[in-house]
Amino acid sequence: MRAPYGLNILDNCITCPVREDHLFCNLPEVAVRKLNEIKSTAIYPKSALLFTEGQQPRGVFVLCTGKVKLSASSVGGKTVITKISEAGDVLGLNSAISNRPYEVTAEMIEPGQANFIAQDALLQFLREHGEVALRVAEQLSRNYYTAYEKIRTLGLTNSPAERFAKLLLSWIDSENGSGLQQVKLTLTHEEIGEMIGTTRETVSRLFSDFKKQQLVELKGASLVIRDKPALERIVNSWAR
Amino acid sequence: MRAPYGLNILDNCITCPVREDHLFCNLPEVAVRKLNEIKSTAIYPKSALLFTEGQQPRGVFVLCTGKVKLSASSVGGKTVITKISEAGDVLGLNSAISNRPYEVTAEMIEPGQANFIAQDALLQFLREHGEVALRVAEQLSRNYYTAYEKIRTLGLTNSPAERFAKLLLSWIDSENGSGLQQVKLTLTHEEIGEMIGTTRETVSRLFSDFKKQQLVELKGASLVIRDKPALERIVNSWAR
DNA sequence: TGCAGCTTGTGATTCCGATCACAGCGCCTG
DNA sequence: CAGGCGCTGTGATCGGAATCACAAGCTGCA
Repeated sequence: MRAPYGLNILDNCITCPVREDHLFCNLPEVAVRKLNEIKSTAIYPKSALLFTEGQQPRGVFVLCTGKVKLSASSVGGKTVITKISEAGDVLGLNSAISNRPYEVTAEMIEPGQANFIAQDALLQFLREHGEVALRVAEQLSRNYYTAYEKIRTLGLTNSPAERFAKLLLSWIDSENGSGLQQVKLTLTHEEIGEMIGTTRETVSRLFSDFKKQQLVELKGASLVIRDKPALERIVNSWAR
Repeated sequence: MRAPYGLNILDNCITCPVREDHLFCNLPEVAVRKLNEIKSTAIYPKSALLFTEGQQPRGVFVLCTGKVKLSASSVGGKTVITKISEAGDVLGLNSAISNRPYEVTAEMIEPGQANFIAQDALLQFLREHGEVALRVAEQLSRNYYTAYEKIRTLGLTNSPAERFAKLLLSWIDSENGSGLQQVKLTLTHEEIGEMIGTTRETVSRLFSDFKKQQLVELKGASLVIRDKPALERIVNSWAR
């Protein structure tokens, strides 16, 4: 199924890491060849902006390595981080498809490589390959789900503590299925605040509280979850 | 372009109101015929549930008339209304496409009619008609945008007053382009609270405040916007 | 080495909005 | 017409989080 005729996997898959379920993987060979024609690759340094909120869409970025922070801000200077994207994610797809301005700013927080596909080439490609359009629909629908998750987080919780616990839990189960309950801390307290809709100071205090209550522990640059059930209880907003 | 060969418009368009940009309008004739085969129509009374949060997806509903409230709730009994859908909207599309549980509950708040298309029939249809899949992608991408708008509302505002003002403004420009700045009030204060993430009492007080400040006025069952600029200033969170 | 600029910890204060409580009001139904 | 139920207005209270302020730690660069 993968790498027929001894081709390099990259030839059969536009994104670098191998993910079977990925948008542009395991397509018919004609499609892959066309994709490789219209894509272009570049490396981006830390804090480079792939695109910014409000810009007219130019195309999509398929992230190969590195991490990207997606955020939106208000005139008042307030900012929400809506997602931290990792390798394999397709950025700007919604805007490119519907030809509306990018709804977020995409900033590299870890340097990395990405494939760019210009909007017109992408749309042309999709018109020619209806079966890929269905894949795109599925991808968009996944995006939609994560957006909804964010809405739940912001709309259904009554305290920063609850949202913070929720974030920690989401970290450990996205990180490694290996059961090891720890994550590397890459975000600042400020950024964590922007993810859960609270201030830097509150995040700082929450860390202290949680450590004091033995819910978490700091080991070097890693955060170890000590009491997952307790965190889950906080999320379900018993314990308040 | 519409109603070729003297066909009724309904024959060329699966949804009842005529909206040129609509998902299932102006498709090739074969596609329309197929759609009309696989759809089924029903009338729903007030407070009927089309589907509920967490259910496995059964299919999509194309709303013809009436209004539908989309909401999500937490175990703690808290509820967010994510959208009030009107004629022309396609409900449950994301779940049907990605085969994940419905992320919201859809409840009729004004009785009306809807076309139902079962999930397997829909997916089969989309596989056969790639060009329609692209339309679906566009629709999903629009859904995504409205979800993002909700995220901004919940994440980037610092007060219920700001969110309330934002809601009022969104009402008058979605309602009528006729420049007439009034809307019929159909939601209870409780529901408005669930839309902007605050309590019933706060909504009630906000109404009083806004009336007192001459920003709005109540005329029978209609709310008249008296001072749109002032509302806009509140939204931009000067004036706080 | 040392300074400058982020980042983090923590106290003090303020204030907004949730919560509780209750009264009036419109509407429908028996 | 009475009674009940859902909606609305408004006061009183309380608590939690934003805000302000400052000290101390860390990192990288000159």
